[in-house]
Amino acid sequence: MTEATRRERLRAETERDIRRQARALLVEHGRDAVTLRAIAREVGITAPALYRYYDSREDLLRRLADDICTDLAAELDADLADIAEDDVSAQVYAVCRGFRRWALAHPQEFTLVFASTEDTLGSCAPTDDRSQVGDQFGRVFLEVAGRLIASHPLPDDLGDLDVPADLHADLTAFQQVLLATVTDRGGVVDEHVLPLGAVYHITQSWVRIYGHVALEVFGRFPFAVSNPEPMFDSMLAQILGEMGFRHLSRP
Amino acid sequence: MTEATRRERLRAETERDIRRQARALLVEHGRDAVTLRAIAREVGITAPALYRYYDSREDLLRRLADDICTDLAAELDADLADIAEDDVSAQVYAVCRGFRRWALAHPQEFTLVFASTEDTLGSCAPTDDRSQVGDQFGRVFLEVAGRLIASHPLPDDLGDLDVPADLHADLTAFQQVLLATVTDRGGVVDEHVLPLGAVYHITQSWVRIYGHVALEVFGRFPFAVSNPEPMFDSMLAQILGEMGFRHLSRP
DNA sequence: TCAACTCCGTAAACACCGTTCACTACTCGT
DNA sequence: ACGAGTAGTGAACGGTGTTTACGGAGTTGA
Repeated sequence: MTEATRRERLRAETERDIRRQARALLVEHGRDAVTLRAIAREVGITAPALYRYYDSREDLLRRLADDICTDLAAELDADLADIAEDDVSAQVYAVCRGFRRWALAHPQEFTLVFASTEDTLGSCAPTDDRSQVGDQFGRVFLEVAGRLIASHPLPDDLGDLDVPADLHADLTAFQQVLLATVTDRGGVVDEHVLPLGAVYHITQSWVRIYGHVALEVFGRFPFAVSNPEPMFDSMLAQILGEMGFRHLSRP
Repeated sequence: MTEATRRERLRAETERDIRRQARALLVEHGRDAVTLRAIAREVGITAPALYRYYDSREDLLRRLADDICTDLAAELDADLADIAEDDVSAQVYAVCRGFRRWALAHPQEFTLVFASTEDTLGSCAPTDDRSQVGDQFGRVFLEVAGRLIASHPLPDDLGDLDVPADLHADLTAFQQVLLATVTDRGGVVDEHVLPLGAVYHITQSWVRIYGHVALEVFGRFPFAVSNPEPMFDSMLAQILGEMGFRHLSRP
């Protein structure tokens, strides 16, 4: 049945165990508690044995971050599965709310993946190809953005947005990625339905969504927000409104 | 001349030394390198001696974060000193650009102060009074926001913003803080010049500014941004534009 | 089948960490 | 001048990441 040898199976199993225990330590006691010896203790081996699987503790944390991205993407995909294919605004709500919910429920993982400098923790994905999506999480957001574009005529004023000239090259590259995401899913679009102003607006939307979530996780709003959820939803409604979704389809 | 005793002077001097060396270690080698032994080595004492000044390493990091806030506030105040009292939009540019510049130049300090969960690092200020500004940095931003309000009639559509009802109480509290900031500086305003929609907009502006800066520091934009500065400036222009500053006074 | 080879895991060791404790000087108020 | 209080020390404890030499089990080919 299985092509793998006994040794390979055991190794894969141990590696899963290592990641799972490391995740548990991260979630429950924070990044500093993710200790090689603590992981080894939980798994039932000794600390130096971990070097058969990872180059260093930092390497382990990097791969852990990658795992987290993948799991988050799976969670968001599951949220999307319950939503009608054509209700794009509901999909945007689902993904953004899912991201916020996950971040608040797993602040340590959020910090590791979304609030670590690149030198203390390499990028989430090993790909050097900058035209590709960095990680699984980015893929989900990109897909929803792609559906958003393909399914809906953008308001005219988005195309007229004051896009800085210095950003044209970068935004064009991102525009191609977005268009590729759409066509990969069978959609057909040409460039004129996705003006640079719209690409810029999508980027700004990510700035706002990430900003809100991070501020909430880190408690850095300028005043005590006793109930941040309607604030987040209101922001989403405004973002969608600026993209032409005037009706309030907030599930 | 000095009222303090010899011992008090020496203690204060040592404490300054400790903070300075701790800051240097943080800036150059990151949070994990801020070890009690390394600090003590640089200062010229032994590690246990640090417990005469701080309860624990975490306590030291907390006070370090407070120092950082104060220094950042001083830096921003210095930036503001060069700007005409009545050119509020220039002041907004100065403070926001200063914040971004500082964050990019000191990513480790930014991470410690603005991207740490409250349980791994207590709040920047020990004040439990939630109606007060949390820290020195917040004070600077608040003052500029106050000048922005006092000096300029806000556009009417800001007052009509769709503010979630659940936020009314919190926003009203923040509104009072903002108004107090203005009156403390000699300005005279009454409530109707600062509708809740405007308070909400200021909060949203902080979300965007913080979001952009954090994404840049952590390299989490969805595509490689080869020149993020004009993107930031463009965002500031848009924020100011929404507040009624249509002319481009970008220094 | 049996030897050669690869690989996982171990124990010991090194240097470093935060923290506690007993102890020594020195400073200060009385 | 003397007792109290304080800054600092050195030793120690248990913990950390990492390297090294080594043993034993899995795999492979003749």
